[in-house]
Amino acid sequence: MLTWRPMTGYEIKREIQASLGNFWSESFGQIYPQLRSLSEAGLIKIMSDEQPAGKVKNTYAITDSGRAALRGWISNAPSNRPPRDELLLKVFFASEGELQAVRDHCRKAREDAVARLHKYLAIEKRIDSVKNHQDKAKYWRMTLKMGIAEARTFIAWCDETLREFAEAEPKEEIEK
Amino acid sequence: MLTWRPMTGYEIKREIQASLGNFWSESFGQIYPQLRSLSEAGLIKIMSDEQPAGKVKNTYAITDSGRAALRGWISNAPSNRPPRDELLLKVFFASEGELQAVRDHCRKAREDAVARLHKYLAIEKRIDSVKNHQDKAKYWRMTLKMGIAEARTFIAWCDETLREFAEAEPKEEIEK
DNA sequence: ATACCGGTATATCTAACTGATATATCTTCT
DNA sequence: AGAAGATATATCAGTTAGATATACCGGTAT
Repeated sequence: MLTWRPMTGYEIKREIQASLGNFWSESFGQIYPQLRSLSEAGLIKIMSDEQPAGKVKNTYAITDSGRAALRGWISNAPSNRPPRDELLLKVFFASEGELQAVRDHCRKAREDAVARLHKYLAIEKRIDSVKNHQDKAKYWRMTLKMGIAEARTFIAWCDETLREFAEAEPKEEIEK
Repeated sequence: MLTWRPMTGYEIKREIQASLGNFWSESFGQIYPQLRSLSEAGLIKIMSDEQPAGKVKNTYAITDSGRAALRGWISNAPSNRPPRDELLLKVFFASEGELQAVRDHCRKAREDAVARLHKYLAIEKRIDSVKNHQDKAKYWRMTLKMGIAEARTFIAWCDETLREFAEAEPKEEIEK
């Protein structure tokens, strides 16, 4: 994040949420210790320029050495961590519990995905209208496209799954 | 897993990998301590039936109390953990590093997804041929469908992204 | 004037979790 | 008999999420 501009830990968290929230997140419990250790390793440095006396506010900037380390990190093969999808786990074991509850989980998850999709589409429209032909924007757009595709796929899966639940429980028909 | 049949910790890991590997995983570092604590809570119990003397092998079975706890857990809203996709993070910051390296990451990820997809399709065919009309099988199939849809969406995204990388680096054309 | 609230900012702890490592036994093949 | 690989349990170090604590600042409601 510090390749964009110098920031405080608090700002870093906010910026991550705003631009990478789609596929990444960091907690303060990660950020502040990391800023300290990156600082000690010389990959970033504290900008003490406008540090008002007694005010607790550290603005960090990336160093040349940090930029080099970032290049190296980008070239390293990404590791994908073990999958853990609690919704799918509950669907898988649905017949051991209340079918209605699992169906409700799916409905809720679908609503969340629809909200996510609308948010991403709004961002996409905004990016495209800016006609930003920087190479950076190109890759940002690609990650956004992944979010959009993921949300659409998930919504379609929810619809299919909800139909299966409806079949299993024809009581629903009567209520209609 | 113990709703299926009594198992050892080792078997539980193997079964999780085989049937939920698509969307879940557990490490031994989780399983063994959990078996102990579930056992202490009375949700599962050790079957000491065929325990050969001096042999270190604990087969666990679910109890009625455990089945009730499982029902409760299934009804609780699933929590989705914070996203963390290292590939997308490297694509996002691609212009800060070696474009070729990031492109290679995408190619590798695409290959993995294709392999995953083939595996899922083979399992799907096997499930469908069995014509298993148990309610259980219905929900198992749904989680598999999610895996298939996810893999296809991801492969399509990789293709699109790789085209973007090709545009950024027209050197590739010459090699053709 | 002041009390309150939300945003900014840093720090830390607990519990969960992964990946690795260690150890031992049993089975199968050569 | 020996080697290799599968079965089985245990534990540790390092990472991480989520919660909590503290404090300051600016605006606003009373």
